Amino acid sequence: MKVLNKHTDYAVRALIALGMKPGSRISAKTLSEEQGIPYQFLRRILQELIRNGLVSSKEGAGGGVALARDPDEIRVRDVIEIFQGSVQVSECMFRKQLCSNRANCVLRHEIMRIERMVNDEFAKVTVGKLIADLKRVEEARAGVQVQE
Amino acid sequence: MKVLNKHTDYAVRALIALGMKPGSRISAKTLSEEQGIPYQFLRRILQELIRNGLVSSKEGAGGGVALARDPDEIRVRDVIEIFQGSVQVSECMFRKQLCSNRANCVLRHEIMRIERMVNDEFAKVTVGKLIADLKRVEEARAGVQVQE
DNA sequence: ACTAACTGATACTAAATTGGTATCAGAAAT
DNA sequence: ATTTCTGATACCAATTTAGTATCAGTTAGT
Ligand code: FES
Ligand code: FES
Repeated sequence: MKVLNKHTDYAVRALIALGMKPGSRISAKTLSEEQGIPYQFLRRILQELIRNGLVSSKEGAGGGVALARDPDEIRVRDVIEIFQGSVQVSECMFRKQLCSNRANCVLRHEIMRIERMVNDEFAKVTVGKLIADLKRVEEARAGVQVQE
Repeated sequence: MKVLNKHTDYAVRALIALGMKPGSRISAKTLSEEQGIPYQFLRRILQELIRNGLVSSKEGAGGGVALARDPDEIRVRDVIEIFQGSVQVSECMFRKQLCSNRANCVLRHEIMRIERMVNDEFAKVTVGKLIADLKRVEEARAGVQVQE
């Protein structure tokens, strides 16, 4: 059972890649080659990110895409929301047997609690944070290589 | 994006229903009617629960199913595991660009953290707990009705 | 012994979702 | 003009999900 699908996965990777080259526009083609993401698929993902204001674009030759916001203001949760809809643990089904009314459905209660937790966690993870982590790891690795 | 599918959902509801009538065997047919779960679908779900030792069964006339364990020892997480496999936030894809080696992949790191959290939360919720909550709510409601 | 009420096992299906491709139109740079 | 890009959208195959159907075997009651 995978929580994140390819859309979300690729979107996050693309956002990280964009965030690591701040200021510069990158074409979808270049991005797709660098990240090994199928071109047409990435195109559609980027267009969705653009529509939702996470990424800005410029048409025509020399055009491309760039982050439209501070990486710290882009939450993985936002990306999930765009491509998979908000995280729901289970749909409500208003079962007469188990819950006479929705307000006091036990299942729903438990489920909503976990739902909130998951959402909060994904909201804590921003593209900025991932980039920072990534850079830290890369520097550490570079350090090790020098010592070898 | 739903985290729990119908298999898990129905399974949990069935387990709750069984747990509320301790000792007695119930036929899949009765259960399906009481809970409004499609009969053949419920049958398959029950068989899976039986195979995994959460439910015991008796064949033939007068047969049926019953919980095979203490409701407090049946975790929603176990049910998820049976029908949806263990909760994974994202599959690992060992992308050369983002993670030179798997041990220090940032994405993976964050994702595993959330994965663990979700799994732990679902492990905390047992059928016994849900039944207790349900009974509490029902008693409260009965009390209100008396006062009316 | 017969029958009705059950479970075990498993094959099948329709519809939705997922992951990916292809195409065409239009914008900007050279 | 031509090349390089995005915008929009239609299409597609494979998988998953949710549900159905069937047949064989077991047990209880008569
Ligand atoms: S399942 Fe929706 S109110 Fe209980
Ligand atoms: S995605 Fe698997 S190691 Fe990074």
